[in-house]
Amino acid sequence: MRRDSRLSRMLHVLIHMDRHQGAATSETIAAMLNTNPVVVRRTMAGLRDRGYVRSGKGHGGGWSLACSLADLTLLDVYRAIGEPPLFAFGPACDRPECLVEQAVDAAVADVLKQAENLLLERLASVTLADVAADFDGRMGSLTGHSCQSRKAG
Amino acid sequence: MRRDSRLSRMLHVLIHMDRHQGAATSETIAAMLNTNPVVVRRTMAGLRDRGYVRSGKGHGGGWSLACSLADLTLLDVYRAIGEPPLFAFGPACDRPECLVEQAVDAAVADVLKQAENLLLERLASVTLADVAADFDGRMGSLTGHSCQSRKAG
DNA sequence: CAATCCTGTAACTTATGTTGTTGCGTGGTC
DNA sequence: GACCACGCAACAACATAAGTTACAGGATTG
Repeated sequence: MRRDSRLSRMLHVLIHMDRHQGAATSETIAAMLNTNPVVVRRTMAGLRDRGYVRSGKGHGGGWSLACSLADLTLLDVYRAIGEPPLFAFGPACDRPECLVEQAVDAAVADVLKQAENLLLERLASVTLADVAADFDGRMGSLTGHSCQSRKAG
Repeated sequence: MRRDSRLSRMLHVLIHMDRHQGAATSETIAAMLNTNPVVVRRTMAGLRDRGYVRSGKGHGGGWSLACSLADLTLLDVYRAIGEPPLFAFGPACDRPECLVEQAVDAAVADVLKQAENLLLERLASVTLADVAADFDGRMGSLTGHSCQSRKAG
């Protein structure tokens, strides 16, 4: 499998929607994400079910934000897309008879559990507003900010 | 992709090899792991390159442990199999032009980096001897230990 | 009401990476 | 020399995310 990019894509589009006037169609969003309108609808369905975004049909329809970016964490979005697997590795089979394998699986599962806890905790600690603020900073440093250009001195 | 089970499998087989008299053939090992001899040779090649195991050809050939389980950490084995990807998700593209996407990727990468650091640190903290000891404990509690069987009372 | 727009969803194809399999070469042992 | 076991290449099978096509259904506009 290729690496799952749904989380990143949803974060990306949510920030765009926050800066977007009115509703954005799947096609517009797909263009932002360099993907397909159907993929957009498929993935955003989870966000809609959670009430983070709204979708409207017909003329003037499309997708719009239904909450504040400050109220959305990366974890919320991860949950909304269905909590896909976090790790690329794991045990060989589900309920091994071999006691050695059981011990191995327990050791690996313990490590994974700790990493998962940290991962989820970190995802919960970052809001979409934080990311948007970082974006604003990057935006500013392109023009306004005096960023140690070689002009100095 | 299916979840990568190479790490677990190698841990599993290394402990078996530690308890195994003499060399074990790929076929024997494949039977332990419920897989194929070629898969075993393919995956164990990395362990051999690192000197953790030895392989011999011809009569009486096969695989044998070349170090102590106490000197092997889960991280060593992870490295030996080629450090496959740890996480199942990541950014949508490598060098995005969109500043929003850059900000999103940076936020996700930061979280992933922290989780990776913890994961590698935890993998490094567990030796194969630790896992083998856990196995011994499971072994013991099947027979010797008075484990609240209904015989009690 | 009819035309148009956009979502909702199913079905299928593509892409990528692990795993499984076959075949054969090579070296080591008896 | 016969046999055994690894080494390796090449290919098939499988799982999952992503891309694509097709069409039904609801909403807006005139």
